[in-house]
Amino acid sequence: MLDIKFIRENPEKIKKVLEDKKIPDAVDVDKLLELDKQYLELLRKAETHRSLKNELSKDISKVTGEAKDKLLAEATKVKNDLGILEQELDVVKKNLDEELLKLPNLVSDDTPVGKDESENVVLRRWGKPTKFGFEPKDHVDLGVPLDLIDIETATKISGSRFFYLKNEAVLMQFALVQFVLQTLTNPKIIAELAKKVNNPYTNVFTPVVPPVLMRPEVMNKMGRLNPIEERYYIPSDPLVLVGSAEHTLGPIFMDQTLKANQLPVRFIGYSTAFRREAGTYGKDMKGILRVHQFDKLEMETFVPQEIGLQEQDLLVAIQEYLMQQLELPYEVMILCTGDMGKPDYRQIDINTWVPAQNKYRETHSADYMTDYQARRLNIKYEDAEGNRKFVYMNDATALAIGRTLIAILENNQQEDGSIKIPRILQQYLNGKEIIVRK
RNA sequence: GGAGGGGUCGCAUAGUGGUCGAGUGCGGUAGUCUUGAAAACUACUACGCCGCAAGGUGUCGAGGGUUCGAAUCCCUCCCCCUCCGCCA
Repeated sequence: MLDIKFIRENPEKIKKVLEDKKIPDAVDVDKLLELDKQYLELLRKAETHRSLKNELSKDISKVTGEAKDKLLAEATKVKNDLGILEQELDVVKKNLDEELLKLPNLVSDDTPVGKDESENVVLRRWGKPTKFGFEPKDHVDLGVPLDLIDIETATKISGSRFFYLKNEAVLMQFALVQFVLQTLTNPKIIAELAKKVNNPYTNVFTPVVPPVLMRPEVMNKMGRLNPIEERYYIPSDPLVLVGSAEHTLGPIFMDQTLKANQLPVRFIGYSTAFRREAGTYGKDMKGILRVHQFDKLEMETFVPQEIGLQEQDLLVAIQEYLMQQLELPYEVMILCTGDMGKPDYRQIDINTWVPAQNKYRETHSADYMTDYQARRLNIKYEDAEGNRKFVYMNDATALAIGRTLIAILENNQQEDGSIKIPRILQQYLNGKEIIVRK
């Protein structure tokens, strides 16, 4: 949600953003401003009536007899008039809010303007696409013989897009978790990365295991409930399954005002993510790239306005650091206006090299939402001067376990089908260096 | 799931229809005193919205209702506590 005052003063900017994000008809800005005008008019009228009503009530308590009856009659009339006004006001306010919620976030200056994913811009690449002296296999052909992945059984038990993870793959999952948690709680590493991107905050992350079921109305405040077809919904309670730890990390401070010295807040959350993947039939059907349930480590941070962008830079720096430690080739891409999410002010993705597909596939996303989410969630902070402002929120993948495992299996495969375990993870697997067929 | 008790201004509490946006204590901020500090004393100490301002308006878990008037009465929902049941 955007600040209505900003919209009033900058309608042209709003129209341009709608244009750039390729949703020109999502909101009629002129109609929105007209509604806003009506709203303010009705509000003033209603408040005048309320004032009169309050005045009369006070007077009534002071008089008796005929004078009282007269005032009572008058008060009843004012009350009825007010009722009608309030009804009108409610309708206009509801319409106005609906329009406001449809507006996307503004866009950073360095975001490229473009129509769709084809106009995203690669900022840099690290490592080189892995070369093999043989035809590389995909993660299914590698993982099934090694007894790391069992999709067939999962299909029987749970349906398509589910999988069992087994043996070293499980050990690697928890190795990755350990590795990420240790990195993000290491003061030296975070301080170094922060310095690199000019971020003044050296604070480490607070590890969190959040709930994976949540109230739909809270998810809606996060701006993540829709499209609802993408969510698993449990009507009997009623609750939705999260699509990311972000969904329950972001609202932690809902309806709160944080003190200046409480910021920054940095969470590293670990949870399972649930996605219905409605409308993706036939897409990425092989393997575990696109599934209904996967585990993910997610960073969520809250900072003051001035630091918002550097905070995103830090989150990207962390993502890159993790990938470099895992020795996986990747590219960093800034999404163009036509491809970025509605709440995003700037969105940066990391794509990791997937040899069997001979291309980079999305493994990470870093979303800088400015105060767009905080306004809906009503999360504020008090700056040094005591002014209250909405907090600036960042959200970014630390590691999506499933897709990282795909990258590890495929990039580290040997001709005989065995898999080299990344050096950094070996300590968590009793020093094991390679996964071979039993 | 059953029975009972609760949700008030950072915290703890007072407040059962009009003078309550709300008292008190603690905490916090500033000042007086002091070489400095502590103590003591004094003052201040929610936020949203409309308005250039004066001011107005709304908020006592949330939403509805009764009433000229609701923190206070009624209904629905949410949450917390105690006991019982079930359970990793």
